[in-house]
Amino acid sequence: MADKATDQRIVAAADDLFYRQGYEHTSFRDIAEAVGISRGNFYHHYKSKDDILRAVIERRLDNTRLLLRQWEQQASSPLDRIICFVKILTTNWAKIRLYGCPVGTLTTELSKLDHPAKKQASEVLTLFRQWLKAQFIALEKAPEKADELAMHVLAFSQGVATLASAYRDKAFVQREIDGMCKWLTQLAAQQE
Amino acid sequence: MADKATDQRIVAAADDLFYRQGYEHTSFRDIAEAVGISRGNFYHHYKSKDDILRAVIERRLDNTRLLLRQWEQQASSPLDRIICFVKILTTNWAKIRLYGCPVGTLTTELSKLDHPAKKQASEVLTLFRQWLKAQFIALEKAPEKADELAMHVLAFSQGVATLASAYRDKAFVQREIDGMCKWLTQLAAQQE
DNA sequence: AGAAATATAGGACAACCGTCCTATACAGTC
DNA sequence: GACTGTATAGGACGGTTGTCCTATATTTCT
Repeated sequence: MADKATDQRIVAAADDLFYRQGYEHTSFRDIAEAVGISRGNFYHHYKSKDDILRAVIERRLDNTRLLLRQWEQQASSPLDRIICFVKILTTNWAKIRLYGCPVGTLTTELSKLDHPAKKQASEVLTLFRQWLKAQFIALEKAPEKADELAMHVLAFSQGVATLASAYRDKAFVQREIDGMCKWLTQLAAQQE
Repeated sequence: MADKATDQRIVAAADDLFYRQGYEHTSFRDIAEAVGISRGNFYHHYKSKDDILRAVIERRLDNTRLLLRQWEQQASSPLDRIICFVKILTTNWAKIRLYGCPVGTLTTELSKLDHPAKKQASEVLTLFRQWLKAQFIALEKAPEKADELAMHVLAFSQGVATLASAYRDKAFVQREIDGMCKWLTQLAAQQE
């Protein structure tokens, strides 16, 4: 049976490095050094670099599901839950300012590489999309627009994250979040 | 004296490949094959890969300045000019759906690589930012908010482009553009 | 304790990378 | 038409990549 603890340490290190350096720019040597094992030992845990990527994406999917569940517990109303998502830009500001959005940047990179796992990577995005859609359905009882609103908020998040890492301007991010929260609050109020 | 025509063919090919495949994923071999010259011949035109990147970014800066001047000629009012920018997502849809926004994706990639040219790359973004800011100043005579509005439109563009290439959904892009144009029109009207 | 299975280390491997060198082909000048 | 400087081709170079092989520890089970 595989050593689960080491497996997880490898995936966690790869996850972090793929985020900070990008998938292609991260070598086996980088991951091995981060974990503290030899390169040769790698193939007892994962049979290729693509295999590690697959595991990293699955890890992100799991972590995302966990995060969404946490938000559902923290915030009771759909509006507050959507705001939880919007505010993730300030919550993770320290990393976003340096490396952008982990979901968006990986999806974009794999898309350019035409990598087999690009579809799997976009599922993380879809996880947020469906969750947001569910919140909008709960919010306004107009399900035909819920997915459009979810995509709108998702696009907002991606755009702000991109500019945030380009200019590293926290005031801009705060301003955009405030504007979005205001808009969402008005939207929720007019639906009552 | 350097062969200017070949210089330009190399930069044009590199520009295209950097956009479609990413900077790091594009090798000298790729560019040489695209241009139809040998690898060894390369260093008579550019002395390193970074040097080509520098030339590519300068090319993009030039092309962007040209584009912005064209928009100023095509559209007479500041509102129409801003809308020209917003509609670039549909104008370049065929490429954006496959490779995302050339400005945003390069900036993000160079940022992750911590490449020396990352600052230069973000100047393309700044070119749009300053141009948009000038249009907003001309629009509403409230210069203290013009840069914020420019950043808002820029973030919109980046966000929609990211999701556009992830989901390749043209209806979503059209919907977002319509919404943004409507918002801009209202903004211009209330300032009269 | 002995045996079987797993974990680890270190290096070999071919392929590719960016870079550089050299020999040849070609241009324009006297 | 020989000469000079540029353009081009092809390959050598050291280094790195992902992958794989083999020998040695370590653990687990009987």
